[in-house]
Amino acid sequence: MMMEEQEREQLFTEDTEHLDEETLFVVSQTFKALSDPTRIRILNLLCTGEHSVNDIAETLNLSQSSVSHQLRFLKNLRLVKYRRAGRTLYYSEDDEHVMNLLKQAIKHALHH
Amino acid sequence: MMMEEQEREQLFTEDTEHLDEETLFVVSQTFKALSDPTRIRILNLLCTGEHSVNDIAETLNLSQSSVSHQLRFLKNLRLVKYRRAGRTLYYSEDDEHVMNLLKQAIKHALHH
DNA sequence: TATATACATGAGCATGTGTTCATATATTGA
DNA sequence: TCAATATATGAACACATGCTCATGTATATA
Repeated sequence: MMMEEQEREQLFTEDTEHLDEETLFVVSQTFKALSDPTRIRILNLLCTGEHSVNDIAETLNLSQSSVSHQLRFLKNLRLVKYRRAGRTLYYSEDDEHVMNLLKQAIKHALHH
Repeated sequence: MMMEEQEREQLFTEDTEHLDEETLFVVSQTFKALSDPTRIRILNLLCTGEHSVNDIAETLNLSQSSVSHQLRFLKNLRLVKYRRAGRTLYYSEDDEHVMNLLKQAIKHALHH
């Protein structure tokens, strides 16, 4: 019996016309992470290297709590990681691909 | 008098440490458009060419109203455009750059 | 002109999101 | 152990978001 058109597409190509539930979820979550100005500013700052929570808060003029909440969000999506040094947690990027998406969008927006 | 480090960065490089208000807004809006499963499915469908509103609704199993609302959203951001043929409006992509961001994310998500 | 078709629009509702405030936890040093 | 510092966490609130339902508008055709 012949395979249906759609089934063939899903199995053998990348230009999937139909997106499965999980892919849809992952993609939407990824973009959701990048859709908030505060998170964009945090990630953009982390482009320049690792920073502590207080450092991020002061540099971006945000509350410590707000930064901590957002970092937890980004950490759950594995977009950032941290290392501990005494009482201080130094956060840094942890997903090159997503950071590239952000950089592209910023570059494009800056060029008006 | 010498320029400050940050000032030099803003003027002469693209790796801006400080994002201005407008850039931040544009970038966040762009990603917000791509952060909803329904809009992702619509844009992904439009990758394959132009489609009427009813066609989109039937293909993706969505209500006509829901599709129309989302298309208005995407149209306001100039991510889609349409042409009229009688009573039918054929929608299609209108921002190659943003579509590329979407394709990249989908490709990456599919590769697990 | 009257009816049908294709799409747009606004109100209302349930749910999601980002912040602040208060407080908890963890680590360091006296 | 006690106080200080750095960060995490939960509740509560205001606001945003996406859907449905009802209805409006535009175009084509009888």
